Amino acid sequence: MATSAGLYLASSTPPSLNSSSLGDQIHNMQCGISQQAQYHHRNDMDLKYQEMKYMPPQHQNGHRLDYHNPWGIPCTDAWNNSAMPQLQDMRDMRESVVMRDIKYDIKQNQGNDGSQLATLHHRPQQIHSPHAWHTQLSSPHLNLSNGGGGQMQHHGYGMPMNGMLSPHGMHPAMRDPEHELDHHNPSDEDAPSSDDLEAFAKQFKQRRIKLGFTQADVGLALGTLYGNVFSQTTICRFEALQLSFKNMCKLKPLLQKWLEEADSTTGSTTSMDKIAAQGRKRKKRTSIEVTVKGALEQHFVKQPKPTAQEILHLADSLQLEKEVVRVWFCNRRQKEKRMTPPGVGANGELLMTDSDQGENSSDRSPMSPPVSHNGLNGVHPGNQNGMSMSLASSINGMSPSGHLEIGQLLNSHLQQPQAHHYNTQNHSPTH
DNA sequence: ATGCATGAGAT
DNA sequence: TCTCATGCATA
Repeated sequence: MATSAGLYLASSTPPSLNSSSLGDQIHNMQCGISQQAQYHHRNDMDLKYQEMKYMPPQHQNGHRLDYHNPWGIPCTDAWNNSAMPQLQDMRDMRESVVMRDIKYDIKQNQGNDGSQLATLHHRPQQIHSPHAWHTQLSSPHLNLSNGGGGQMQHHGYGMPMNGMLSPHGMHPAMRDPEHELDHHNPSDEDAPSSDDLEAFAKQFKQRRIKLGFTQADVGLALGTLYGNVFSQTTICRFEALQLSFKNMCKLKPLLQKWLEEADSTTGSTTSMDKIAAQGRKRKKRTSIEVTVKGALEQHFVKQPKPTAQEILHLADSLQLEKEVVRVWFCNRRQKEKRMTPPGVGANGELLMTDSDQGENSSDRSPMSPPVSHNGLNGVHPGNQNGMSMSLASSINGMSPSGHLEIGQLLNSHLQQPQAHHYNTQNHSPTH
């Protein structure tokens, strides 16, 4: 049936990129070859797979400095233009230092983005910029000018920045996210309001586009700047405000910083290649047929949280793997939390308004979250943009578990056909 | 842009 | 076993 299973080696490798498998790359890198253009293509994912798994933050902290330059520092003039002093260092680093952590990087990327980092190390001439933008090699991504800002409140998994950011001694790695917050402007990272987030997301997107960067580029850039790589998906969701409030808050400072960098470096846009990152033994995506999906939806309405047995049964009757069904429900719940309009049932039917319409909340959290600072979760303070209001009102009583999604809520009437709304999850940055 | 999947951390 | 953050793969 529809799907599944197995690994597929699908390969969406761009034509221009392929020359070595990831496995090879790894090897190369470990050997110290960092400057070669190495594009991966998903072949030996197994290789990668094995050793690249996600590593706990602690591990990463040991040696951050040897981060190699993912983008392969193209030492071109462009660098001079936009780059900062550190670049030189970076370059050196990449040549001499390094490799050690490359492994790490790869892993990292693997986990997140996949192999991008192993990507193009200089490609002087063939800059395939899929987009229309210019094709220079310099990029804001590399500018680390404000490494000191310190808003990385979370580099959760990522390695703390690499030497790149602050070649001269600092220890980003040691900073404690929480502590870092104390000295900088609260406005940014502490507790942005939904409106702030919304406005920022919008602005961010605009600027990003203007500057000629893709979502993927930004994601990669964040890795360069902060050590945390994010995927196109995440950036996309951020822009669309499809992340939880908490998550939005977490990403905002990073994106903001990137934006500053990018803005200040305008002129030289870069198209770093964004190679599709693939690489891990991942179960092929199951595509559930519409009819089946419909059935699942129905069940979801009745029972959003089916028991193992129910899942089993369902899986059986629908001829799906149990795991698939389980995951489907998990995702469905997650989705609902952030996108379901207050008065709408899982299937879209209208329910009552603000209470917990029996449907989805049937079995879970009846209460709403603690709500904290910004007025997001309850009523929207102001519809500064005109969009948040209506939804806001409906949001009230809802938030089953407290996780709402800003964006949907806000945008719904503007752009999205689907009226989502933001469930303020836990506003508290720290949960 | 979004569906299905993974994995860490919380329950 | 769930939630949550996140991403590969795909529409």
